[in-house]
Amino acid sequence: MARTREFDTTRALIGAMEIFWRQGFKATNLPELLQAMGLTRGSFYKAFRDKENVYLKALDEYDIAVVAKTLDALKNCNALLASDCLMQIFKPSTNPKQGCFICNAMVELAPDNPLVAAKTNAMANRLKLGIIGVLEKHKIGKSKEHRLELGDVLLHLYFGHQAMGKSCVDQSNWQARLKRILGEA
Amino acid sequence: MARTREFDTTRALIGAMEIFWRQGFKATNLPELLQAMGLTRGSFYKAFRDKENVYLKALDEYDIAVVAKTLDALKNCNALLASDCLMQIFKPSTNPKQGCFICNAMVELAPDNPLVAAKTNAMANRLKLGIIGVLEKHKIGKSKEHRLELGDVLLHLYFGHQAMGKSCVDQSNWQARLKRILGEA
DNA sequence: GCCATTCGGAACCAAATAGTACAAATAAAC
DNA sequence: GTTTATTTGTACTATTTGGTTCCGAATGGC
Repeated sequence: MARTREFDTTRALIGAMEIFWRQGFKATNLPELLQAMGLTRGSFYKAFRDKENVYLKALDEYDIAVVAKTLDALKNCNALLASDCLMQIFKPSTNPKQGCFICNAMVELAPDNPLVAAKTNAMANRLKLGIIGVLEKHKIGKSKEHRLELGDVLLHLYFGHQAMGKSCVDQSNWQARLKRILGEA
Repeated sequence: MARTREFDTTRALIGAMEIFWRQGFKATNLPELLQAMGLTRGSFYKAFRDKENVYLKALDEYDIAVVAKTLDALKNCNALLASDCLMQIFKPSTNPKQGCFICNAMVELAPDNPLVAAKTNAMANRLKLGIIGVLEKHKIGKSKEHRLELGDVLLHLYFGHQAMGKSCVDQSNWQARLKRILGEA
């Protein structure tokens, strides 16, 4: 048998996710990516084929590590108001300039890369379902259709929030906004 | 005296704006950019110094050519409902994958380039003022503060709409959404 | 302990990158 | 028409790009 792999694949992909998330695909060159993943060229190409493939895997990692955690938080939120639950996705990020990897990927690559578009669409949809779940739980809105639409509006607000956050540090009071939009004001 | 310039600067910048808008900064290489601007390397570097400078100028061109036109349309809209005026900025684009240059620049470059961030922030603010103007005109909301906040919410929705449009062709019914958000439903 | 196999890392490569230098073409001023 | 300044386009360059190759080192099965 052969020598065993010395690095942890998941750990490497988390490093890739972080740097792609922060810098984007084209702005991240190989040396930077290798350092972020903690491995050398040889192992990199042996284990992951090429840069694009790692990017796609990094998106998957984001789904597992970040999106799933967000959905859990939405589902397990026991706050009285729906707005307090949803604030989890509108709260100021620890690193605002980083934004949301889904949003970044949508803007940079999705138009020209169907594989990326498929993943970003899938994650966006998962997020939307999580939001709608909160609305259902709190009996927001008059009908199921109403909630579906409101969920989609909130998803759009979320991505707008992420996009604008990369340019301006807006500390707006989203709590109050959400309350009004949800009819809780 | 010297020979006169053969190309039209504005025309060249419009070409630059279009390709940067469609492809982004890093994804647009020099040959492509030169072709889009209709000039050769010599004239390019003589007249515009470097690629980044052209990108900044292209953002200015967007402000002049696209943002200003949008603001005019918002100001001169004579529809009865505010939602009908605002639909101008939520209507499906002729080229959906292109999105909004401001949004693209915010996500790709603003975090690492203060000059870009300043321009995108300024344009976003101008758009917001245009939106708020519509709200004022139609007496939407209870107070001035209320309108300011609602204008900001609509701006965020706009950018979310643009970001998501680059990934999925969502033909959602924004007309109905706007009506509901504006309290016109 | 031997051997097959895979690892890690550095040297290497071709293509593409943004940017420069320079000579020929050109048009206004006199 | 001559002069002169500037444009224009090509040839060139140094660097960076993603990706490959190859060899010594290490490791697990027999």
